[in-house]
Amino acid sequence: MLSNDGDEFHFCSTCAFSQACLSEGMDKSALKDLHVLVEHIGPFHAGDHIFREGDPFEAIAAVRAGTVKTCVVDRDGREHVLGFHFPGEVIGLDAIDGDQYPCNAVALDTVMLCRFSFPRIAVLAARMPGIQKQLFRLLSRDIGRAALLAGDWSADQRMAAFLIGLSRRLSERGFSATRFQLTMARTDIANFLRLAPETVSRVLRRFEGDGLLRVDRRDMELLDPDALMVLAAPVLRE
Amino acid sequence: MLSNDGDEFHFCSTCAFSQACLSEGMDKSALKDLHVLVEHIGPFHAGDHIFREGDPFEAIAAVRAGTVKTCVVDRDGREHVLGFHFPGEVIGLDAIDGDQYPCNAVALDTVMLCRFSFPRIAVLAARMPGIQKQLFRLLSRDIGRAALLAGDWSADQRMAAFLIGLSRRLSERGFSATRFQLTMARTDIANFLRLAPETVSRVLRRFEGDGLLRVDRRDMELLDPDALMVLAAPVLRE
DNA sequence: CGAACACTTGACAGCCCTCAACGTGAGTGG
DNA sequence: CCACTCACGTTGAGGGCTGTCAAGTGTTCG
Repeated sequence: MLSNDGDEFHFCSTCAFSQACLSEGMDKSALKDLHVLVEHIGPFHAGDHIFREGDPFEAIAAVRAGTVKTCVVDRDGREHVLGFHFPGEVIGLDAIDGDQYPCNAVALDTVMLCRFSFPRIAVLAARMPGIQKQLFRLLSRDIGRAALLAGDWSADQRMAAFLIGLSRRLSERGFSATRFQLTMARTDIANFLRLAPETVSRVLRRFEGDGLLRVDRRDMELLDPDALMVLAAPVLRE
Repeated sequence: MLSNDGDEFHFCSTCAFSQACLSEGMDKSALKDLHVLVEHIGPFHAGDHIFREGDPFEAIAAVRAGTVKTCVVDRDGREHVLGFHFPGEVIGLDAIDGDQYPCNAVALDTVMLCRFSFPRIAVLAARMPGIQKQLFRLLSRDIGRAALLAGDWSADQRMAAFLIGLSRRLSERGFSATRFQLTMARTDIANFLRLAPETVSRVLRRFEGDGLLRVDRRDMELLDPDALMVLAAPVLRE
């Protein structure tokens, strides 16, 4: 999955840092400093670890292309998926407190990243209020996002909220809102939604029977986003 | 519930901002600026709203005394408890993104607060790296904390994790780790843990029968913290 | 004293997990 | 080209945990 045709400017305009990176009103030398400290890294391939739980925290990163899964593995060996991250979204923010990454980050397909050394961007943030504000907002946003799926929702509501969330985030970045590839396995979706893989299968099958969507392997098409929205509304608080 | 006998210095040393407020190595004038922008507000009484969902975001606040509950109310009128906040802990961080509070904050008993205007503390953070760092850490910590109870844990595991969490946070602030008052109703606990109130009753009753704790109305004594810890371990990731 | 509320206890049902088996598609080597 | 393997996904049967409903008890407060 690529952000688009590779156009540098267009990617940056859809990135979560865009307000900081592209700002025109900022101090010129500071803006240059920001661009200098960005490192383009990758490609990572499906299954590659970007960082592992316990690694020393040095940098946050914006996804340029591909999908990143963050997860932890408990002592019984069971995996818990914490989130999926698409182009423009930022990973590593939960590592600031503790000075080490609290989870693993794994590439689900071919992934490219913009890496920002955290000590250096923090110093820059002190000089550039726009960057500080953007960092505060990104951190604050993740607090609310983490709480969304914590409710006691039904399997149908969780799945609908997951699909609507996917649709919105992808369309915000310039992808189709109704047709997209699921880059993660059913097991990952189940793990993220705190459901059994079998339940995920059954719910998708039923949604398909009800005409809400069409799904063939990883090819997903939302046929009735409004009906899904009704199901997802309480989860998304709307 | 008071932080202690009212000693100003002791409260500040147990507050989440302590590293910033009490730092000796900082620039003197900046440190004075921080102390100047702190407003002591309250008292709020049980049931009082400190802020409401949708209120314009202007300030974050550290709890000085008492317990604050944060919650949202969905369109069906059902309340969802997002968290409980004890002396030394900071509320309002999830409001930075969106510029308005995303939840209600309600006093459960007599509450006193240290209020920090956010625009002013953000300006100060740009001059004082220690304050910026502390803010980043507090925000980052809340991301991880919100994810804890999102797992698919059993009622026993949730309750044990809740009690161990309470015990730790209270003892960190100088209260007893094994005996404390529950400042919230059973309904609030149930709502927070995503359980039915009846289930909370049953689990507490069973824990009491198993000798894990003793509970009389809101008076709680942990008799076997180690056994509770074993139950809570997977939830707390230890 | 009465009413409202919080909490407890019991019976029952429903959702979803577990276990098991089967189907399907991709990659591999002969 | 085909058989084989293996991971992934689907489908079915059964059971356990916990929510729902209902009734009862105890406490607080007007």
